[in-house]
Amino acid sequence: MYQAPRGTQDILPADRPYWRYVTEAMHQVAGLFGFQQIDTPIFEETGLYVRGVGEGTDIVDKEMYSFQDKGGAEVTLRPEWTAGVMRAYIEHGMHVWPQPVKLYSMGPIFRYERPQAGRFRQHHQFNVEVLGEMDPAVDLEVMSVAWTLLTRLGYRGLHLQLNSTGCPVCRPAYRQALVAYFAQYEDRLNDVDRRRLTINPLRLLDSKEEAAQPLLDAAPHSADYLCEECATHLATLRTYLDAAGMQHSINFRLVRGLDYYTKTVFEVWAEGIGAQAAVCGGGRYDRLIEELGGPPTPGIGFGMGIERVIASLRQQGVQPPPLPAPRVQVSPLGEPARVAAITLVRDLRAAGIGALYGFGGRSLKSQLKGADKAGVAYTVILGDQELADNVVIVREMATGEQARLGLPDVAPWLRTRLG
RNA sequence: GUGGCCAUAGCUCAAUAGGCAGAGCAUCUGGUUGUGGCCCAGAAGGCUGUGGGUUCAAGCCCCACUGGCCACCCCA
Repeated sequence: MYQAPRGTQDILPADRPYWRYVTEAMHQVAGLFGFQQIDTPIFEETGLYVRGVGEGTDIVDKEMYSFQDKGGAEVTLRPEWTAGVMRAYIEHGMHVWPQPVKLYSMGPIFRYERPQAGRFRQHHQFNVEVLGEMDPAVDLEVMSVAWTLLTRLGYRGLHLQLNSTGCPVCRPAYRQALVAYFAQYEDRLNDVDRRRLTINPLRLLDSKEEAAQPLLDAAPHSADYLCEECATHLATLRTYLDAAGMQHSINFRLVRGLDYYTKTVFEVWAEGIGAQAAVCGGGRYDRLIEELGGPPTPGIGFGMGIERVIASLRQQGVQPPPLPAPRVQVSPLGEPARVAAITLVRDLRAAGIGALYGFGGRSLKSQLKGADKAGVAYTVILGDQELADNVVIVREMATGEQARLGLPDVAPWLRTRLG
């Protein structure tokens, strides 16, 4: 038997209210802030991601769905949004648009990972980017989109985690300080952390190894190593966050796995998705566009995992509004009536009234049972007897009250009843 | 990539100690001609994830594979 590939899932009709609720809100909030939607291809030239995300990152080294197409081109299924959006910014000369350019996207992301709670091989992200502006108010703007959205969705107990990982000017010194600090305790680190020490020392701060915990509190904080520019940027941003009423905490252990981040990094944490607390993560990437061959252009953005948002909303007991469904069923009895009902259903739908047709020539009892399950407000009974008189019986399901109506009067009558 | 737990009907789960595979829900039909929900009856639904092995006999024991859940790694 075929099964959905590992780490993928079908989004069934029963899940759809949540998806609609969440994605609608994303469009609305993005619009509220003046963001415009952009969609980029679901696959790109592999080199774009290798260059954009960075060699040495887990995503590039072991998580990409890369393959050769029939023409021999090396392509990769989108493992994150940013690189593709940057490519589009450069390709379409968006640096001549009024700056900053504010873009958002929504769609599937592919990573070859071992699935677990809140982690899949195909998941969906809401992605937001602002290009072409260094102003810390832009950092605030981006975080504010996430904050406004999550709040509007009905979240309680959100945590905004903030840090600055510096820039090419100040990061090397910090990195060195970290290495020096942990090197003196090398014998107390286990294998995983010792490997991190050489490969990516910043990630040591995020270690969950027990042996490392006592060492972390006293480890050097990036904030103490920031250059003037980065320090000012962070301080100003915090002022703005306070002004916006966005509670946040500096988490000096917040480091992110993608190479391109400079200065601001942040995550929003929520509960209910197992060990994966981050529902949203992002930061500033002031070198990326240049790295990809465009003009020097600062940028900042975040990705938000839609599956994680939905999982935690469920866990918090947030109920999405029901999806619109047909309010009327037409139940014909007998073949001539079945023919007439075809026309009636067509007319109802043309009048904007969602209508179901009673299939299969079933008994009235069976059709009413079906209408009940479908949750319609009215059932229009059209038997051969009614047809002879050119009338129908309209049954209000909630009360069981029935009315006889002339066939041409059905649509207007239902229209006023259904609003 | 590493580790732990797990896999029986569409769903949630039973099946002493290896000994004929079950229930609830859902589906379909019926309970006097054409009237739903509640109730009652019946039907359908299974190569017990796949492939090997042990045994007179395997849903149950052993191995491999596939998949799920959870954690690490990493990320959203």
